[in-house]
Parts: sequence; structure tokens; C-alpha cells
Amino acid sequence: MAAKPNQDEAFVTEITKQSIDFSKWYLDVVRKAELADYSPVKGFMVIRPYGYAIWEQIQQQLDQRFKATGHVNAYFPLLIPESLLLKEAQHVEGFAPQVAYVTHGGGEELEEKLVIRPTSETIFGVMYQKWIQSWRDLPVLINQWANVVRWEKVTRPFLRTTEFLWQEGHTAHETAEEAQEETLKILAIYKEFCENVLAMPVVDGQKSDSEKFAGASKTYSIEALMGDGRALQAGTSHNLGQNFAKAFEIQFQGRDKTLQHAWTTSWGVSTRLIGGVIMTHGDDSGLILPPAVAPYQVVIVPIPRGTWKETVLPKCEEIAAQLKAAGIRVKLDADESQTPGWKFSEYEMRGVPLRLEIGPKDIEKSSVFAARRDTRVKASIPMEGLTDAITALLADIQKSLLERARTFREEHTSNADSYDALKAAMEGRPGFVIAPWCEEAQCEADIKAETQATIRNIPFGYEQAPDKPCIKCGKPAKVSAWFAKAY
RNA sequence: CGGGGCGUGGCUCAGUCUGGUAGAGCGCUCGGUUCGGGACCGAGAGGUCGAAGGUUCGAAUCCUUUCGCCCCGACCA
Repeated sequence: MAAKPNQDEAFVTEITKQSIDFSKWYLDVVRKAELADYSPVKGFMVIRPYGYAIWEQIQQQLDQRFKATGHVNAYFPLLIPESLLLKEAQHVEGFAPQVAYVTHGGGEELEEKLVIRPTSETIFGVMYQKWIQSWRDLPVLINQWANVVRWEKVTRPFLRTTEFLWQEGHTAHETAEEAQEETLKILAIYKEFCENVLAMPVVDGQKSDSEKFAGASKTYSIEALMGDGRALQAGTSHNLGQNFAKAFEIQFQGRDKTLQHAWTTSWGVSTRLIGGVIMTHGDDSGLILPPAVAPYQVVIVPIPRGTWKETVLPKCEEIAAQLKAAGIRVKLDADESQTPGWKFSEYEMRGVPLRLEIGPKDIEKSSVFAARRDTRVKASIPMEGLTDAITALLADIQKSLLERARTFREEHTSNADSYDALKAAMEGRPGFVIAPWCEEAQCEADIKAETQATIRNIPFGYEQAPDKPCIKCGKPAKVSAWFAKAY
């Protein structure tokens, strides 16, 4: 594709420009691309078919990865007796303010209130206690795709909603080492998935104590950088140690005949990933979807002219069938009530990676006219070998989206060696700042209060910060932490 | 939860200050001509003004309460 990109042409005018108001831009995209809509209940959104199709892609491709690493799916119930939630001290404290209760059923007040799961460690704990007796029963590697409810004060579609869809894996192991290995194995899967499928580069690392999951020994996260320079926690993996095993008496008889508590983990990613994709790749014309998660990777727009129904349309159908046979998700839009120009804008807004325009001129030349969403580059492609050309083009779009996002992140990541530098970096369009930290919660809290930046995580490979003073207090630093303003 | 802004056909908004019985553009429906970057002409449908209560002869407009959405902050695995 040799033609030059023309980024300046604003064909889509219904969306607030990112530079004017990024939040508004985001909400416009969600609404105009028909990803989601508000429901009658505050904080709850309807995920519309187009948005849900993206979620289905995420589900499918993550699920494959879980299965390939020995995990199985199951379904645990929505309602949990309040008493269960109270069993793990840290856990209750963390979740109590966000829990929704069911107090009545069958026209009567319930004897024990039920909580709508904010996460399912507790019910998994109860069941694992029943199912696990021997070291031979381990490991248990169960995942579930479910909805959870966490009462939130401020909500935004996909990024933070009261109810959201996610997967939560819950595993139990014989040794601490195995549990740690599992925790990191999943984190690696999340990272690989985000980069290769969502084209969203992430920083993987460990959470500080104050940002840890309520009840976990260690929490790891992957963090992505959004287009406005703020970080998004895209997934978490927790090593729960024996905390939940002790609270729920998940015990097994070991190889040495002694009774031991199991070592458990939990991990999840949610529909928030969709928000991440929107804010990682989107531009002023709307959504840009990586081909790997796009509900339609290719949209074919026939140009209706003269005898197009006898000439152009059959060719379009033929090409659509040919692409489908090659495993490409393709939509042919032959709707006569909209003009081609309208369709171009519409599919751009919806982020379809590649558009094919086919009209009489193309039929004559035995070629199709293709337009990439990511670079806006347009070019003719010969019909001969079209499927291969399109497969290659989609692969290139996938790759260049990741590269573009990586470059953006690198351009918005800096090292700070003084507190003033950190503060300065948090102004305007912030980004990640790598800075030495003493691991004292007080410094972390002070930094947050003064700059709004939080420690996103302590990336692997950055654990050592030799000879450097803590960015805040000046005492010897123990780690290099990645700071950012976060969603 | 605190501060601010906003709720009027599907969407964006005017009308509210100075009460007099609801308007525009886009979209939608029908017919026709079009169609290579959000087409054009003609004819139509559609709202009781977020909700409840109050003041008044009369309320989108004034008063009270309430719900929702957005922004900033607090809070948030």
C-alpha cells in the first residue's frame, strides 16, 4: 500500500476530539460505536451486541489459553451467605464497603443476609474444603466466567461499573512454590494475551502492600498506558498464601502423612479490557480494533452504480465467501438505504480494521480498493491472491498497532531522580514514571496525596535500586517502582 | 460522600431570567432520483418538557423534594 496516509481528514464528526476532552471522547466512542448503553439502574450498563462480540473474542481466546495450561471451567453461585465473607479478616475489611445484599426472598426477610458476590474466593474456599483431602487431589485448577457486583460511587462504561463480567481463576496447590509458579504463569498469560491479541503493551510487576488484594500475600498486576497518559490496571493475579486455606480449613494430608493447609491463588481480567482497547488505540474518528478481537476484521462496501446488482454484488459475495473460508471475519454491507460514504464513516467509527470498496472500476481492473483503519492508507489490491494479501494486511495491522502503542508508552515513560521531577512529570499528559522507593507506605501515601500518582507496580527486573535514595524521603531505596495516575 | 454542570421528540440543542399551553437541525417513515468520503427533492410520523408534590385562572418556565447523567475531589482487589 503505497498511498500516503491522510490523518487530518475528519470524516467522522460526531465524536468529541481527544485533545478537547478525553473523557468525553471515550464516552462518545462507547455510545456511537454501539458498544454499550446506560441502563435504568445507576452504575449498570448494557453491553450491546457489537461490544459483546468483542468480549466473546476475549473470552474465547483467553479460555483457550487457560485450557492449554490445564485449567477447567465451572460455575459457582451468585449469592454467598454473609457469614462466609466474614471469615477472612483482610478480605471483609477490603470488600465490606462495596458489597450489595439480598435481604428478602419469597416474600420474607431472610434469616441470614446474602451477599451478591464481589469476587468468589469465599465460596470457592468452602467448596475446596469439601473437595480436597489428599495431596493427590491437588492441584485444583478451576476458572469461571461470571458477573460480579461491587457497589461503586463513580462509574464509567467498561472501566468501572457496578456489575461487570470477568473470569476468575481459583487454584489450590500442595506447596508455596507451586502456588507462586501458578500466580506468575497466569500473569504471563495475561501479558502475552494483552500484547498479542489486544495489541496493548503492559508492564507486569508486583503491587505494593497498600494496593494488594484484600486477603492476598502477594498481588501482581499488568498495567497499560492509555492515550491520555493515565495507567489502567488490566489484570491481577494473586498469591493468597495459606490465608484463605486457613480461614476455610482447606486441608490435605501430605506425602509425609501430616495434615497441611493448601496454598491458593486467584486471578482475573474483566470487561475493563474493552475500555483498555478503546483508550489504547482509538483516535478522533472513533474506535480502532486490533484484527484479533474485531467482530468484523473486514467490511466490504459495494459501490452501487448502474448494473451493480448483476456485476458488482455477485463479486462481493464471492469475495466475502472466499475470505470467510480462509477464517477471516467479514461483513458485506449491501444495504441500499445508505450511501457508500456514510458507510465508510460508520465502519471507521466502529473500528473495523480493513475496508474493501468494490465498484465497477474495480471489477474492470480485477482489483479491490482497500483502506486500513489504523494508518488510513488506501490502495488497490489485485483480486488474484486477494485472500493472502488480506491475511498479510491484517497481520500487519495487528503488528503495527502494538508497535504504535509501545512507542507511545516509551515516549510517555520517564525516570525521575528527584521528587520535583516526579511532580513535573505528573502534570499535563502524565505517563509512567520510574522512581526509586524505600517501600515505606507513608512515602507512597504522601506521594499520592501530593501528586495523585500511585505506585502501579514494581516491574520485574526493576526490583533492585542500588545506591539510590527514595524519591520521597531520601532514605536508601529498596526498589524501583512505576508511578502513574490511574483509572 | 463533598463541589460544580446538565436533564425538553431517537440524537444535539433553543425556549426557563421577564409563566399564556412546545420549536430547530439531524435522524426516522413513504415515494422518487442518487451512490468511489456521512446525497437530494417531495410528503409524513413523533415530545407534556427526568419524576413527584406545591404556588397560580394558567407551569417546560416559579418553589420543595427526588432520580439520573457528566466533570473535579474523596473512596475504590
